[in-house]
Amino acid sequence: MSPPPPATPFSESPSPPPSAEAADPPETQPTSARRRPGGRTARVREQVLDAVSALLVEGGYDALTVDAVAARAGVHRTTVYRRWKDVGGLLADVLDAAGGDGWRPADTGDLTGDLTALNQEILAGLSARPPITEALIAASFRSDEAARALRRFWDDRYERCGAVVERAVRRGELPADTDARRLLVAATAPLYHELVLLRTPPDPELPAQAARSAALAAAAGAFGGTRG
Amino acid sequence: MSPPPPATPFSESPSPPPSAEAADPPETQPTSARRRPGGRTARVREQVLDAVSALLVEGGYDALTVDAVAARAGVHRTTVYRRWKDVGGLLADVLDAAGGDGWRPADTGDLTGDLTALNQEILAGLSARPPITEALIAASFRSDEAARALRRFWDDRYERCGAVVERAVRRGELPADTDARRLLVAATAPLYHELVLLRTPPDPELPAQAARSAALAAAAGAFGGTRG
DNA sequence: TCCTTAAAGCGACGTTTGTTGTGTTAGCAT
DNA sequence: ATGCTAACACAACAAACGTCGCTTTAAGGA
Repeated sequence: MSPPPPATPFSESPSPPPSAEAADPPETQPTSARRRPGGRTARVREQVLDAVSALLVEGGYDALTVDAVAARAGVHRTTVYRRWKDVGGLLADVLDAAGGDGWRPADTGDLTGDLTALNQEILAGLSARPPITEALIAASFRSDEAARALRRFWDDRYERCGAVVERAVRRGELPADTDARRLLVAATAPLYHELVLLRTPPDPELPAQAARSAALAAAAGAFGGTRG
Repeated sequence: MSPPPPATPFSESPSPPPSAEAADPPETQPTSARRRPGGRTARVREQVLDAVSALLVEGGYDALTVDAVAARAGVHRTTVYRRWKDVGGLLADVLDAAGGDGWRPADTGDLTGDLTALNQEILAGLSARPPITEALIAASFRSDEAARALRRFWDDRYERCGAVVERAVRRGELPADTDARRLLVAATAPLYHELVLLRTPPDPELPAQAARSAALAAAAGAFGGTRG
């Protein structure tokens, strides 16, 4: 959850497929358009994406202009404009590359502990300086491309966090019909709300507090699939 | 809560003091600087703020450029740049003007009902088209000025919502040491998270669901001031 | 090796954004 | 009324943004 402390921030993305195809919806004739993902194209992509990550880490979102990325990557401006359209497209590509990591939620033995650990990761990610996560969220308001990518990223994270709920159900901590997504949102949303929207200074007790109250409500059946 | 359905969207702001002073921190000498809030200055401010509201309603955040505002207000570009700095400054001024309304949370008779009503207002505000609330949030990522104004606005809303918690305590629904702010954040954050950050389509059951689970946890003492 | 053609390079262009210096208008006090 | 000057208008400017047509390079199949 949260474009989290991906220990390796964003860099090395071994994913070879360029985003060109993902960018264009079902558009090109599958036969006529013989793409060419080899050598130079891949190299340029790697250079550009590295430049994006570096600039983002160094100067935040403000430093992230198409011109700066192109200059840093040693690539011509028009190349970036053609392949990624704008800054949002660049971030979308970086995000998709970062989403394929092997992240898994911690297993502490009980639900509240798992949710607390999760929230602590989110807190760390949102408190990191420079604020990369904020930069990505900010970008999602400027570019539909980035917004979709961020949504995919988070959906993937929530999917993986479903394991936390499953374990709790198996242990008998939760009703079997618990809606995992709603529970996870209830547990994590306060952190995003306070830190991202309300801009409150980080409260070290908030992760555990939010985890406890969500777990408590869940145990009482507040996230039951039937009556909600 | 939420830059909500302020029945009168933003227009007529009877607040006379121009933002010039609020914009500049303690900077000018209190004696030498004799401000001049009369006639023309006030008229220009009104024209510009009206233009901001109109453009925001018509075309959303993308339509809100300094040039467009100046043109619509029949005022020169440099005037806007000098007094409001950028789009964020404009929105901050509009927000401050809108914050002074007489909004109060509904009183339905019980805690869950009050929170549900509150959440339904938030849902309505976030689902409104064009998305004015999103525009304000987006602006808060671009401009510190707008971010501070939005924070003030929300703080004011949470302050007023404290009445909901007080009533519940008086009725015996909640422990006396309940932390109002944490409870309110827990109840409302899921809506913002789903609609603003995750961009999930509006779920008409979410307001009641989030209200129920927060109220349940609160009744169990999960938001107690002492042990949290 | 050679040919085709994606994909990148290149430079020029028009637009938008934001700044600065200077002149003009009009509050407000006398 | 009259003078002072805050606040606005105007114009010229620089920098950034984004697009376009054309040329060059090199990937990948024959």
